[in-house]
Amino acid sequence: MGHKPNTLKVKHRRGLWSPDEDRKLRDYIINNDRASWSSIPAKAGLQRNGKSCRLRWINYLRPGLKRGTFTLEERETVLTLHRMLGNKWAEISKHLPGRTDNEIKNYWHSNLKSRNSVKNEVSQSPSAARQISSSMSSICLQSLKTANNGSSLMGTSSVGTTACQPDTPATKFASETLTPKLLFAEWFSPDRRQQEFPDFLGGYGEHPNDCLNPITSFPDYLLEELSFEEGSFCSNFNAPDGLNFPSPYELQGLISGEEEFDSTQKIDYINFSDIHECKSCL
DNA sequence: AAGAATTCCAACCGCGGTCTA
DNA sequence: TTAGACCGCGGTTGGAATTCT
Repeated sequence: MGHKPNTLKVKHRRGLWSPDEDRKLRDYIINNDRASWSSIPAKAGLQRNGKSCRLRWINYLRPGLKRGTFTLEERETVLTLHRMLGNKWAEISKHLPGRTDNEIKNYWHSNLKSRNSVKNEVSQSPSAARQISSSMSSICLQSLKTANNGSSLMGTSSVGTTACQPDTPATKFASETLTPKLLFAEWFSPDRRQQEFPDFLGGYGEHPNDCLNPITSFPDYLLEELSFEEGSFCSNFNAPDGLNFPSPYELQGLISGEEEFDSTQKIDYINFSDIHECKSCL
């Protein structure tokens, strides 16, 4: 991070962004190597400060952002993760492809905050809590079970047979009400993405956290493969040659913290339609 | 129809952490 | 070691849009 003193005293524009400003910022970022945010406004011909540009890009202009109302699944994910993490909006947004921390925060304040207190009362009931927990965890369990049967979820890599047995790390993990979206997001974590797609940031990958959203900086062929229609995170997905994902066995190790992911190991690809089908069983 | 109240969300603000000279 | 520049995050605000009376 070069720290050149910012000697230019510019009267910065504030308020809503015009389409022309959006175009200038987008064009500049897409067509140029990543510079510091404070230098971008001048180079892009904008009378904004760098902070404002950064916010506009992250929350509005970035490719891969999902607009529109939150799906039921997203809503549940927000509720679950907020229960686990509190107001860690950036953390929560990592598990919601296409959603920004700001969007999630706004959604929480306008839709969930007041209603959640009611829901909390419901979840105080052990049976209600069990029901919610089991319905969400069954998704994970079913996915892992499918994988263990040697069918399509994880392909044909060497798979242990313990994932669905009681008290295994995977079972424990699933029983803690994590949804498949969490698993999904872990595979596509910013760190791994940074390692595996260093060239897909459009000159924007100086820091892994520059693009917190796991999907945002994906190459086009991945964005095309991953369907982000309302109501669905999962679609048939065949990774191109050279991409590796953890096998269920590795996954168990990752979940339990016993193993580190070895991205060099060749494994087969994920068919997310199984997760999708599983969700429809709920 | 019109003013008031409410909702929603884009944008701003301030703080803390990181990095570099 | 320290000061200053920068970045990212969470909290807050302001105004446009919508709903209510």
